[in-house]
Amino acid sequence: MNNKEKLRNAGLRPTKQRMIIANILLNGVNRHFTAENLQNEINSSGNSMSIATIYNCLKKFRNCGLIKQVESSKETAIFDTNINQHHHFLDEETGELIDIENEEINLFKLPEIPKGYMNSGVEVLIKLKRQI
Amino acid sequence: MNNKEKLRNAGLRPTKQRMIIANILLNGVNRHFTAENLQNEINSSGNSMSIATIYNCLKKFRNCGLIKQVESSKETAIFDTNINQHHHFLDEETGELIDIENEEINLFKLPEIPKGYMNSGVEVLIKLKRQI
DNA sequence: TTTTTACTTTAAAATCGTTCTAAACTACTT
DNA sequence: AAGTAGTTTAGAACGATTTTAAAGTAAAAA
Ligand SMILES: [Mn+2]
Ligand SMILES: [Mn+2]
Ligand SMILES: [Zn+2]
Ligand SMILES: [Zn+2]
Repeated sequence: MNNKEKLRNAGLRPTKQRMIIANILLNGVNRHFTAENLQNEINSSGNSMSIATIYNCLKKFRNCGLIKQVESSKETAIFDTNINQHHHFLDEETGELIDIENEEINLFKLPEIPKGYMNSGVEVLIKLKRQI
Repeated sequence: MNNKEKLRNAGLRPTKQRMIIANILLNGVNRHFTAENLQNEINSSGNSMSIATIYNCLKKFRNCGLIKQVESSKETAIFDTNINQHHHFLDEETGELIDIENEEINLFKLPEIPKGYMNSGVEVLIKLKRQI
């Protein structure tokens, strides 16, 4: 499925701006990025886009499940093109995230889900320190 | 150990402001909170404190390990008085966090830690949706 | 104890990431 | 082609956090 179809499937009009972003993000190579990272990539690809549009697109893409937003205590929002359930290493010093595929972790025992709720995803974060 | 000693042990001067915050946070009852939550508690305890001081204190407390900061994609920083390794349920709709004690989860298989790094903490987040 | 020093608090300003506004533009429908 | 609903944009606004710099306080030195 090409990017135009992906956008249409998600219920999004394939505008020029959304296609530029889709072509950068949805090329099969997964990455973690901020809105500013993406704007820099857009600029170096010879295009340009308002930061408001970038935020609008990222929010739409996220809400449609085309990308995810990472849980992070950094002040800047971090997005992720890997939409499969997966886990992360976090280098606490640099903030760098590294994907851990779902099969690499096995959760043996899980707590009971609170009454009235259902499990909607489990994420494991392994924090890393430089070895001494 | 009383709060004054805890601050001294952490290498922090037990100032009036830090003692007010320590008395609210380090009373044995764990909680998740924002800087603004804390300022409201300070105000309702009959005290008052500059928001800059509250942020200064929280950062010092965090860096000394007296409190933790939660990994969260909310725009406002969330702190946690539970400094033991533990996990969380997250109600994605409300943002509410519920502690899961460490023993309630068993990680059977863990991936290999990247070369040059050491594991400095594992956190599991279980996202919750309202049951349909 | 007094003096000195380093650290802390504060209000206010600044900064930063993100969202809003409202006008111009564009994609889709009829 | 005309209508309409959705989108983009620059710039303003916003909310969270940090910085500034001056005044205050705690600990150390004398
Ligand atoms: Mn955050
Ligand atoms: Mn922010
Ligand atoms: Zn990832
Ligand atoms: Zn907690």
